[in-house]
Amino acid sequence: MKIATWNVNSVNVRLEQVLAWLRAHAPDVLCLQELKCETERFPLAAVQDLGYSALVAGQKTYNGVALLSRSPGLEPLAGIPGFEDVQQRVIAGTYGDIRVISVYCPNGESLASDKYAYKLRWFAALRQYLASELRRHPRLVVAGDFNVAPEDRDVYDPVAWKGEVLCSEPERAAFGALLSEGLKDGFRLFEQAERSYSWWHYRMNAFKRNMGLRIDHILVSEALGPRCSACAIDKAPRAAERPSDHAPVYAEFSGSSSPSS
DNA sequence: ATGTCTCCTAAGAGGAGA
Repeated sequence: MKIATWNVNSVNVRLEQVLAWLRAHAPDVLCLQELKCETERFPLAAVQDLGYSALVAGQKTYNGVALLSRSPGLEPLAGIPGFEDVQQRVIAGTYGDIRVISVYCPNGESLASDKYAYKLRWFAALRQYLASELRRHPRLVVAGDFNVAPEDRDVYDPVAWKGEVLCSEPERAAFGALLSEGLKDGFRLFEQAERSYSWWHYRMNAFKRNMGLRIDHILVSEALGPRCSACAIDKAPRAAERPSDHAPVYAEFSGSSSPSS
């Protein structure tokens, strides 16, 4: 089973790229973030034409998350239970014996911003949710744009970014608290090239100069860890015309019957 | 280095968010 995540920065602007990626990589589940469209405006027919189902939690202009899958997701649930939020940032579904949650964590803007305080509150709520989900679904994958670079090696210039939003200690602690509930950073289960990133700023030719951050992650529960056989970032779509600022990340899992078989 | 991209309102640029 292949599970992937991609912040597409508008699903309608990026539709052809998403469809091409589905054709080329045939993931069993693709978690999407930053749809930037209402649920009714999600390009459902186009993904259905490729044989995909979709669970969508859309929102006008901002945010919005989805799960595309070769077999329909079971037990769909949008949002974080008990955390009232008009921002559509979370959607979950079950695929075979794996529970998958697509997350678009708040950016935070800057340490002085109200959005930063919201980000930390949001992470605390997500931690509580994941703790309870892990009890109900020991085989859990949480994939998405976490807007946190967990370590200095995930940052092209850790000195310049020290203490800045996406890299600050409270954010890293909040990300670490998710892992402490029983999740692993899938990317770090494997040997990886140095200077591996998932997001590059649109400005300054950042992608060409590999001035990036690794902020998109696939978290794998401890029960599922032994079945994770690969995790990688696909930089190719970031080099396309009119790219998203994020690259897809994907992980492979063995030992489970594919839900479509 | 205020750089780049997307989407909104609202009718032409400008602001918000990332």
